[in-house]
Amino acid sequence: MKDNKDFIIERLKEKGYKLTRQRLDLIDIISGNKTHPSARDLLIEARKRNPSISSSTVYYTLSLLKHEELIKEIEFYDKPNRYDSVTAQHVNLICRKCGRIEDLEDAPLLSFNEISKKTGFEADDIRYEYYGYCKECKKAKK
Amino acid sequence: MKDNKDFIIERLKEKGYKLTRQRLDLIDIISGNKTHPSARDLLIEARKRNPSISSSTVYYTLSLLKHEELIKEIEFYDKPNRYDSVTAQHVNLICRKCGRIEDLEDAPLLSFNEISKKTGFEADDIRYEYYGYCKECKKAKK
DNA sequence: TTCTAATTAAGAATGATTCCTAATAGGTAG
DNA sequence: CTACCTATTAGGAATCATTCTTAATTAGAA
Repeated sequence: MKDNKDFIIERLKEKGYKLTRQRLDLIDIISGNKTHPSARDLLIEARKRNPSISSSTVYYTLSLLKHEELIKEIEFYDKPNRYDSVTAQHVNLICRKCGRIEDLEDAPLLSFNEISKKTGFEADDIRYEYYGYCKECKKAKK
Repeated sequence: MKDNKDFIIERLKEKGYKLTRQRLDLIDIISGNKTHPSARDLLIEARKRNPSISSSTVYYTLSLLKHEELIKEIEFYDKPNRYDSVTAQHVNLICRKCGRIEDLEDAPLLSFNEISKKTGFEADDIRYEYYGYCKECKKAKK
């Protein structure tokens, strides 16, 4: 996603953030990656380009991009978080075996408005996931 | 939920698990609690009845109940997990301010079958949550 | 009542993430 | 072009819910 990458860089520049080598590397990696990488994945990849980058920098940068809503964070308690440069709402299909996370774009969702009317709860974010086994792992499954 | 409590106890007995004081206390607490308590909440409550119960026992018991699908675990990476003796699929409304978790029973969900037909992904569990502010916290919000 | 495997208590270990501090380097102003 | 200021980075320590380990205890069968 070259567009995505440029969009992120543009937005950071607008907001007055410094475009450091570390940030540019990380943005390039994350926007060219469809696998929803973890912080550790990103660190390993970034070190191939710049061995001196630290783990703190990766986390700091991710929290910045997240705060600016330029990436989406998928949180797990029992495994590392994963990051996605696609920020539109969608359903994630998460494979228990290989850990792969697929996107499913066209799922029917209750809108924030519907939730509010029904319950009075004012929602601003969704988490909608299915857990199971992906096509490939399904065969291998006992 | 007296029914719920009895159901859990019955099921454990059937499976040959020992009905220890610690387990009975925890089952009583969790099935009488609508607030989706954390392991820590349960430990604190259980210690009011039996000060010598240990944190390991709480975790061990929760993992047993979860394994037997008698409770549901809601996982967060940045805050303690929460537990629910209502195991039917439903949407959770999670308040960012007070941390309260409300249930929403009647939401339209993509069935496991539909997912499978669409994508080949074989799902067996759902996580569907809305994040925002509950009725009470909405007023207080900035 | 005895026996034994399951359960418990206590505390150490884990590991992703956050926090802390001093060193470094964008990028603006002069 | 240069110097400076502040944001950013590197490195490592701290955090903390959860898991693991081990030895002692106990529910429930015989």
